[in-house]
Amino acid sequence: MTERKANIYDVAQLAEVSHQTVSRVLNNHPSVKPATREKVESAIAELKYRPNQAARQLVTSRSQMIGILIAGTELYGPWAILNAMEREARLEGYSVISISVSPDSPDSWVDAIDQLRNLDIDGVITIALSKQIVKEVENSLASATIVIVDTEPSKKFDAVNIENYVGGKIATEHLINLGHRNIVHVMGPSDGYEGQQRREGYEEAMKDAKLKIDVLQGDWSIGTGYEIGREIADRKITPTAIFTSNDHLALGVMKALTEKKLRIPEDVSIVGFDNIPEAAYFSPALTTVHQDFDELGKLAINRMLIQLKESTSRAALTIPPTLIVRESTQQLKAGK
Amino acid sequence: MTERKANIYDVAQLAEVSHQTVSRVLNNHPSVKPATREKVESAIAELKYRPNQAARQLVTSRSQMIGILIAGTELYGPWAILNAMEREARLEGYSVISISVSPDSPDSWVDAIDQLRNLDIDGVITIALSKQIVKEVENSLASATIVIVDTEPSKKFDAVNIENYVGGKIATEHLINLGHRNIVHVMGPSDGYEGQQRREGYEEAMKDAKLKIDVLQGDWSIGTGYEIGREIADRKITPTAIFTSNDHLALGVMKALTEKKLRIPEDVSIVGFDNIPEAAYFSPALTTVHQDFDELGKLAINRMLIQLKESTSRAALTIPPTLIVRESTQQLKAGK
DNA sequence: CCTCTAAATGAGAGCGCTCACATGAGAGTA
DNA sequence: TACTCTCATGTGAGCGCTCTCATTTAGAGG
Repeated sequence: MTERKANIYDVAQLAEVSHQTVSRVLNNHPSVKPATREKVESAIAELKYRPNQAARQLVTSRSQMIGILIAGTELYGPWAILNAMEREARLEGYSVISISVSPDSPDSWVDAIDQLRNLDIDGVITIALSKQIVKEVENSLASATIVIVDTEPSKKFDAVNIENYVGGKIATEHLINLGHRNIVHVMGPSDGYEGQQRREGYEEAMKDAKLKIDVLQGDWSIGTGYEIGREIADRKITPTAIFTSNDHLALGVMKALTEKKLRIPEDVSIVGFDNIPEAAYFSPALTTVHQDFDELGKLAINRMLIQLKESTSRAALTIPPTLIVRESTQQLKAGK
Repeated sequence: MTERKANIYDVAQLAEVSHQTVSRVLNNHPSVKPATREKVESAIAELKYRPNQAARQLVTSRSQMIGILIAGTELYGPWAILNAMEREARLEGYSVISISVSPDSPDSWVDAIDQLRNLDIDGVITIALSKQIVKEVENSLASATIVIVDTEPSKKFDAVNIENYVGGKIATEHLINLGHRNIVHVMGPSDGYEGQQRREGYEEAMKDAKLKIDVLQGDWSIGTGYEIGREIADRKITPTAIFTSNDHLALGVMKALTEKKLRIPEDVSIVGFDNIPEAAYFSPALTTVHQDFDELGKLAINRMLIQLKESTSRAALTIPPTLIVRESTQQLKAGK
């Protein structure tokens, strides 16, 4: 018994109404009598009818799909955000297509964007993409609503961000309050908004305390953290504290320092950023700036849905980060 | 100038052929003269024509989409596999919809499966799902091709797996070869195939060496590893080596042992499983069993595509894991 | 009780594509 | 020359839905 799937006419017939009325029920059109609606709904249930997305999309050219472009497939943050988004979008009846792009391969962007265009995506959310890629998205997907996450806010799109600047500042201030004076900052990739903001927070805090700014250029990888850690350890005068732009860098730095017989936190205090699940279990447990990725993802999706329903004016939304103090930072001992 | 998007008739007109011929070119039908094909192709290029997915889907009821159901959104492994899959699928012109489900919330499965059904998904790949959920998928998405990854192979579907059993065995043998006799295994979730297989590998190796099996039940989380680590440290006779079913457990165990003043690897050697990016930078760097998630993802996608093209008989594919020796394991010292 | 308006419903077209089938042009055979 | 057969192309229908517009029904006002 290979029964044909029920369509809107089957439902209409069973409910003794026209196909159009069924369509109205499906789309929650107001002018349908409650009694009629009920009849239709029970027919739908009886036939196990489900609307055909493709047909609907064909006529409305809306796909009920949101595309998400992510940079940095190795990172915890984007993954966490993506998960939150996917969950939230599903609750609202949207599907999510996520595509990871390599920041350094323009081909991969073009491919990704191409795919989204083919799918008649309603909206695109970008996570931690460079301005350049966002630009490309804007040009190629003119008809889609765009929300950018973890990227420099723009006049054109909704932007959702963690207050990276604040995070950098509270992390640095925490170290200053512990008595540290010689504080190095290991920065994220120079072309990324997040890293820049965190650095600015660091610099502001250092300036306020009249301390010397000391920034080393990194990226988001553990390996780079390790390399930089070795350099730091080899200095004539080693800093007493380090603030790294993410937890991975911190892990790499810690490993390098430990190998060079520097103790954490006795000799050097360290603060990370992200609060990845592992951070609490590093040895020592890492003091870090917590980002609520879940909230960030939800916020971005909700913003997107609002824009899709009614095009309101753009907004820049932010979520405050919080400092989580663990074992890797301590009061500077006298004589250092 | 809000130009209407070009459709197949526009292309046909410009190329001076019928719409059907255009369709043939689009679908690589053999019986089209090269000259005609060229004409059509240049018309396509000139009009920047792109086929409308929805229309195509409406008539063929194939969506060119693969759904991926993932358990364990916090884990590195599934994320890495997903990324590999997404990339590979895109190369082949397929889109990927990934949905994470919580193993313990049946509602979330049903929701997820529902969504996939609405989208007329061509195929579903499950990653690390329990047999129960796979069953549900099978029932609800009867028309879709299914490939299961990291789940017990079934007679009905293609299965792609790391050789978890082998991994468990080589990890344990490594410890035995280092002279250890008192080796504990911290297992993954009891209802998961991967954890079971790894445990069996451990047990086999222990039996071969006539050693006493000592398994503790865990899950995949760092916190659980930590708890179990504390228990182990509190034993009257602490084991000299521990094999954990993933790197996260290892991290938790290491943290707990370190807090209890047990040194790694001097007092206790530890082997993990997965080789997450952080593992090499733990203190000490973690000896672990490497899984090639990338390869796994590619393999699953390729297998899926083969099935979609020509339904061949089912196959169970596996990828061998490799042991990566780092600092967390060492030769057992005399007198222990 | 009749008109007038608003609410509720129905009818038909068409979104862009592929499918099944019809047709036409050559090539080969008798 | 007439016939079949293959290859290349064209024609029309229809996938399942929403859109626009037409029609019916009900309720309000005089």
